[in-house]
Amino acid sequence: MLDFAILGLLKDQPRHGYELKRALGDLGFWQVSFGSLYPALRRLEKKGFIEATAGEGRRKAYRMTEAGNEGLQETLATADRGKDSDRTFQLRLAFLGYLEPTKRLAVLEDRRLALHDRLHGARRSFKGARGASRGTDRYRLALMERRVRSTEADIAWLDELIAGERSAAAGA
Amino acid sequence: MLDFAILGLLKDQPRHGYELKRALGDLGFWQVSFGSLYPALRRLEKKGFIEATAGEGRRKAYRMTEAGNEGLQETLATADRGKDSDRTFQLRLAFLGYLEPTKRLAVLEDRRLALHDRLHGARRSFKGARGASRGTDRYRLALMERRVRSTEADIAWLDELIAGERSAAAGA
DNA sequence: ATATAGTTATATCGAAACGATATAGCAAAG
DNA sequence: CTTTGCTATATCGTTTCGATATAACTATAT
Repeated sequence: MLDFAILGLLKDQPRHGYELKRALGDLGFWQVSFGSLYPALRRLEKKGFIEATAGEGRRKAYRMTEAGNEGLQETLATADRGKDSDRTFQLRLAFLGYLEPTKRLAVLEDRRLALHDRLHGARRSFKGARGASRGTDRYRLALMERRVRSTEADIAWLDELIAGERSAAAGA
Repeated sequence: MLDFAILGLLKDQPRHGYELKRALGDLGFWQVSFGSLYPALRRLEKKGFIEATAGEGRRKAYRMTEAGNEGLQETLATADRGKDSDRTFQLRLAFLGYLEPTKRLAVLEDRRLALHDRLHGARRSFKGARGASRGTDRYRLALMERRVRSTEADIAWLDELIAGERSAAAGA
C-alpha cells in the first residue's frame, strides 16, 4: 500500500525521502511516519522498482525504474478493487490519471458498489439500534447515524465524479 | 488504542475473544484482526486490567478487573483529546457514556476545534490547487473537495451532538 | 561573533497492528 | 455419515506506527 503510494509519487519526478513524506501528507488523508517510509524505500530498491541517486548535500533522490513503472501499472489495473479500504481507494484515485482512460470508470463503479453495501449495513444497524427497546447509548447511536450520512455523502460525491468521467469519455 | 476499546467493551459484561472482535466490528468503523486482538488480551491480562475465566466449552470469558476500570476511566478522562485520530475519537465517543457527565462536553468541543483546523487546511489546499495555472489532476482535486465537504458535514453532525449534550446537561 | 532555536533530512528501535492461515469443535444440510 | 459452514482460539511473518537519535544548515537574538 505504501509502496504503491511511493511509486505513484515518483512517477512524475524523482524525490528524496523527506519530500515523499510531505507529498504524501499533502494528499490529505495519510501522515506516513519515517518508520514506515524508509523500510518501504529499501523494499522497493531491493525489488528494483526504484533507485537512489545522489542529490544535493546528503539527500538521496529516488527515481522510479522501468520495472517500477510496470509494477505501478499492474497495481493500478488489478488488485481486487472491490475490497479496497477507504485509504487504498483514495490512493488509487490520486493516481487514477496514470491508468488507461478506458479502465477508469470501472474503478469508480466498483467503489460505488462497495459503498452501497456499506450503506445498507449502516442503515440496518442504525434502524435496529434505534428501534431496540432497551435503547442503545445516545453516543453510539450518533456514530451510527454519522456512518449512514457520510456514506450517503460519499456516494453522492462519487456520482459526480462518475458523471464527469462519462462526459470526459464522450468528449474524447 | 485497542486496549482502550477492549476495556470499554468489557465494562458492561464479560465477553470471549471472538465476541469482542464482533462487537468491535459492530461499532462500525474498525475490523480488528485476531493478530491484534489476542496479543492485546495478553497485554491487558499482564497488566491486571482483565482476567480470563472459564466459559462454555473451550471459550474463555474475559472480565474487567477493578484496576481495569480505573485504567479505562483514566484513558477516558485524559489522553490529549485534541490530537485524537479519527478512529480514536470514534472510540472515545462510543464509550463517552462511561465518562462523568460534566466532562463530556469538553471532549466534544476539543474535537470541534480539531475539525475546524482540518477544515481550514483542507480549504486552503483545495483553493490553492484549483487556482494553480498548471492545474492539479482532476481526481486529486475531487479528493480535496471531498475532504472539505466531509469535514464540514462532520462539524455539522458534531454540532448537533453538542446541542444535545447541552440540553441534556440543562435537563439534569 | 556566537549562542539559540527552528527546519530539513536520514535513519533506527521497540511495540503494535495487519493479514493470512492453522487448528478444531460443533451444528446443520445434503 | 460426511461435507460444508460457523464459532473460536491461536500464531506467524510482515508492515506500520510513534518516538527518538543524529546532524547539517539557516535564521534570529544577544
